[in-house]
Amino acid sequence: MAPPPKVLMVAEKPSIALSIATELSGGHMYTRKGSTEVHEFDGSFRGFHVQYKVTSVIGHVFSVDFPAPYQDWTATDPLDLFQAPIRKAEANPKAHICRHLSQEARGCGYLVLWLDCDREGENICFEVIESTGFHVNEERRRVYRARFSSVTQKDILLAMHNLVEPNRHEALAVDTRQEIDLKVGVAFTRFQTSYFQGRYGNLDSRVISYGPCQTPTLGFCVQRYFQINTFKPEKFWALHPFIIKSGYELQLEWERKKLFDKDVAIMFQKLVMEDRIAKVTEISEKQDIKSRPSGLNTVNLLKVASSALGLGPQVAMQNAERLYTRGFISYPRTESTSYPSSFDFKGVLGELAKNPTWGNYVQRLVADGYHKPRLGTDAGDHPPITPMRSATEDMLEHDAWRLYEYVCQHFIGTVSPDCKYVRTMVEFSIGGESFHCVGHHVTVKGFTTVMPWLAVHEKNLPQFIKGEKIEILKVDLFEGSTTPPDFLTESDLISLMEKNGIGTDASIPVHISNICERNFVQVQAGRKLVPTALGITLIRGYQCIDPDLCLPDIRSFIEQQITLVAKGQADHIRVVQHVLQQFMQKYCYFVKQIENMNALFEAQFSPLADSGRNFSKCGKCLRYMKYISTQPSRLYCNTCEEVYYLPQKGTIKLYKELTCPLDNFELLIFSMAGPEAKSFPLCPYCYNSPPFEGIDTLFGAVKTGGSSKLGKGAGMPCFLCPHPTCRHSMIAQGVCACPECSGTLVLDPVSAPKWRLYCNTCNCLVFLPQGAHRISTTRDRCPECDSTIIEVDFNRIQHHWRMELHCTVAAFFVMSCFIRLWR
DNA sequence: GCAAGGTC
Repeated sequence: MAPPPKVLMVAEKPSIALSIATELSGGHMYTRKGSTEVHEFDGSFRGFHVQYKVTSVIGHVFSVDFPAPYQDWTATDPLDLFQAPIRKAEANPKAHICRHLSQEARGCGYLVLWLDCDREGENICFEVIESTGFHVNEERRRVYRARFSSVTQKDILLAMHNLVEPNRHEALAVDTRQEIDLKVGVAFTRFQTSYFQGRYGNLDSRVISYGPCQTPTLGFCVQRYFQINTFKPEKFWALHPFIIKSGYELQLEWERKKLFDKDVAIMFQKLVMEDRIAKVTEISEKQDIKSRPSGLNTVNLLKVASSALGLGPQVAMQNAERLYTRGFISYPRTESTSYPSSFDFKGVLGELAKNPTWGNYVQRLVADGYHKPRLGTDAGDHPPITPMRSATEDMLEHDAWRLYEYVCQHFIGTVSPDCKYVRTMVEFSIGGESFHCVGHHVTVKGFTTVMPWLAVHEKNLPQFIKGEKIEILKVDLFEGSTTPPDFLTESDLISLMEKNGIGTDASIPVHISNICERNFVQVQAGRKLVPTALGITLIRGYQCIDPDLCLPDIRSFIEQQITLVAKGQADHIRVVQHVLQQFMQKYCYFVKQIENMNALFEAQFSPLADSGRNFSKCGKCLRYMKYISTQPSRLYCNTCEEVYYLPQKGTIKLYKELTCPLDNFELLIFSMAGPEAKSFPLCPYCYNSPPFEGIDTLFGAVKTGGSSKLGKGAGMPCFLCPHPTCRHSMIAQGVCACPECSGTLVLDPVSAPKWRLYCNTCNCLVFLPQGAHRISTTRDRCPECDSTIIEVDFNRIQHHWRMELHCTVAAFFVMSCFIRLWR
C-alpha cells in the first residue's frame, strides 16, 4: 500500500507551530527536536488520510542587502546605490532555516502556510515557498494559505476548511518597501556620515544615520525642542474667591478661567469684592462613568512602562518577550485592543484566582460575574496582551515582575465593572460673574480597585441650597504665567509615531533606541527625550534644504505607494523605480545644497583640525596627525586633509616608533577592550586601504591556519611559528614550517603573482603579502627560530624587503586586511 | 559602519 501523502505546514514562529499542531492533532503528536521543532501526526486533509508535519520559520527567512562590491564605502558613490542590484541572503544563516525547510518539504505533496496574516507574513509565505522548492501554481504539489485571526481551535479549524492562495501582491509590497528603505537609508546615511565625519571632530556618533522612520522620529523630538525654545511666556490673571461653608474653606473656580489683561482682571475683582455675596444659582448632580479599559496592546504597554514604571521601550520589550517565552503572558507584539469572541476569559481568571496578590479580588469578581472587556480595535493580528500563568514576585526579576503586575492589573481591569461616581456641581453668581465648585462621590470603585492610580478622587462638598447667599471671605487676584511645553516623553513619542504611522509595534522601540544610540537625543530624568546639538543641527539642516526629509509624510508616501502594489493596482517594479527616482532627485539636491547644512554644523562643532591631539606621523607629509578620540575614533592629517579610521572600542598607542615599509606611516598598536583584551599592531594607511589583492583568498588562508576569529588564542594562525620558543612568531612560520604538519613550505611557482607557500606533504597553502614583484628564499636563517628567511621585492617602494628584517611588519598588513574583513 | 521589518 502506498504511504499516505504528506502535508507540510509552516508557521511564523515555533510557538504558533506548536499551537496549530496541538489543536489539529488534539495533542496526539510526535515532536522532533531540531534547530526548529517539527510536530508530526496523522489526520485527514481534503478527504484523504495524510501525514502532517508542522514546523516554523523564525520571522523573515531572508533579508535584503547590496552585493559585496557595494559594501565598500570608499569605492562606492552613494548615488550609485539607487540603481545598484540587491540580493536576498538568509537573514540568520546560523539557524539554517532554508536548509531545514527544504529538507522537511522533501516528499510532501502539500504546503500549508500559517504565517501571520499581515503583509510581512504574506512576504514570508513566499520566502518559505522559495526555500521549500514548491511552486504556487503547480498541479502536482499544491500550496495553500491559511487565514486565521487567532490561534484558537475554532479559528484554526475554520482556516483549515477555507484554505486560499497566498497573496503575491501583498508580498511584493513588502519587497518594494525593503528595496526603497535599503537604498534611500543607506545612500543618505553613507553620504552624510562621510561628509560630516570628514570635517568635524566632536560629533560623537559612530554613524550619522538617515532613515525614513528614524529621522521623522528624531524630527518629533526636535520639533518639541523648537517649541520650547521659541516659547514666549505670557502673564495672566485669575480671580480666586474663597467662601466658608459648614466650617470648610472653599475656593471657587471662575467661569472665565483666566484673563491676559491685568486691568480688566482688576476691574472684575472690584466688581466681585463690592458685591461680597456669592449666590447659589444652580446645583446639579450627574451620574458619571469612568469606563474600564479595553485590551492591552504593545504600544499602550510601552507607554505605561515608560511613564509609570520608568522602563524604556527597548527594555520593556525585552522583559515582555522573556515573560512570553516563559509562558507568563501572551504574545507581546500586537496592535489589537479587542478580544476575539471565543476568548477564554474564564480560563485566565481561573489562573489568576490562584494568585496571592489578586486572587481574592478575582474570586469575588468571578462569583459576582465578570464583564466582557470594552470593545477596542481588532487589527487581526494577535489578541491583546494577557496574563497566561500566575506568578509571584519572587519568581521574576524586579522589572519583569513590575511589567507582569501591570499586565495582570490591566487584564483584571478590563473584565471588572466600570467605575461609577456622582459629580456634583454648584454654580455661584458674584457681582454678575459666574463661579463654580465641583465635588465627586464614588459609588462603584469597579476596575479602579485593581488600577488605583486611575481612581476618581473623592471630593466632598458641603450641602448648598439653591438661592442661598454666602458671604465672601476674600477675593485673590492670582497672577500666573503661561509655561512652555515640556520635552517629549518616550510615551508622547510613541503616541506620535503610532498616530503618524511611523514604525510598527515591533520596530517603534528600535527606532527610539536608534536615535539615542546615534547620540541624536538623550533620555533624561522622567524619561524625557532631549535632542543633542547633533540631533538639532541635523533637523535644522533638513529643514533648510528639504523639509520633506524629516517629516512623517515621507513614511506615509512610501506606505501609500506600496499599498498600490499590495492591492494589485500598480506594478511593483515600476513603483520601486518611481519612488527611487524621486528620492534620487532629493538625494542629488541634498548633496548639491549640503553647504547650507554644513554652515549650521560649522557654527556648532569643531573642525577636525582643531580637534584631538598630535599623535603619529603621516607617511605622506611626515607631519603629525591628530588623534580624534570621540567616536568614531580616527586620525586626521591637517596638511593632507585626510581622515584615517581606526578600529573602534579599544585603545590605541604608538608602536615602538616603527614605520610601515609600504607607506612610511607610523605604526600603531590597538588593544581591544575587556579583561582578555587582544592587541595587534597596524598601519593606519593600510588599515584604510589594504595593499593586497586577493584578500578573499587571504581570508581563506587565515581560516585554514586554525582559528577564524580574533578570539582567545587567535591572532594570525597562518603566520604563527610552530616553534615553541620563537619570539618572532608573527611571520616566521610562513617561511619555516607548515602549521599543519611542520613540513617545509616551498614557494608555489604556479600561482605567481599571487604569492603563497605550498606544503608538499599536506597540500596546504600559506599566503604571503601580495603586490610584491618577486619573492625568493635566501640562505639566511631567522636569528630567533632558525627558519629560512624569505626576501620580498616590492617594486612600488623601490627596494628589497627582507622578511626577517621586517617580518613583524608584514604581518601587520595581513592583519589589517583581516580585521577589515572581519569587522 | 548603513534602513526597516520579522523574531529569539
